[in-house]
Amino acid sequence: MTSNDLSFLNKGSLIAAPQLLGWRLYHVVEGQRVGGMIIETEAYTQSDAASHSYRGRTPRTDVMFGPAGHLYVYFTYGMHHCMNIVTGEDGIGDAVLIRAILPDEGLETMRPRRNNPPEANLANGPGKLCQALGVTLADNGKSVLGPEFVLLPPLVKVSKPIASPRIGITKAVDRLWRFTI
DNA sequence: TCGCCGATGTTCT
DNA sequence: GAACATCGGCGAT
Repeated sequence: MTSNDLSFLNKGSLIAAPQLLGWRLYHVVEGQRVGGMIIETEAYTQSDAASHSYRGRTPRTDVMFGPAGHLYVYFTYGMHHCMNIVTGEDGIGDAVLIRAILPDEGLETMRPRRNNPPEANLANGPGKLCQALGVTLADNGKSVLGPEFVLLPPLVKVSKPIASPRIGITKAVDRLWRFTI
């Protein structure tokens, strides 16, 4: 496949989660791109007890059961948003949680949203990432193929992903479905 | 540097 | 009523 081919998103979260590392995710507002390189992801599948899709299709998880390449955004702990990219064949309930990015465009937009933290803390967590990019429930279901969100291929060769246990879950904690570079 | 804890609202049992 | 794919502040090492 070519370097900017996103067809791997159709292959399911276990394939897509490590492969998304190095790709650049941007939220586009009024022509300005805000975002950066994906450096941490987690895979979730319908048969996975830690996944929101585990108990079947509900109003909240409806997008997860739709076609790949759309955003599944949810609100948690009463104050944070988290964003996923839906993966796999239409209807299977797979998604990849985007846990962290390395910002490279729109830094001046992100900083005040995050209350001017140290550079390293701008988007190094799923809640922080959504705050920095301005992602809310209003973005649930939108496509990463544009125009409001874009996913661009890596600019540099990406090192081999490191697999480790997922963060903040209590079910299926032994699965090494968290991927970092 | 580590670990505990409160904030805060939606979803599930 | 409890759990939750989290974060930042605080006090103890």
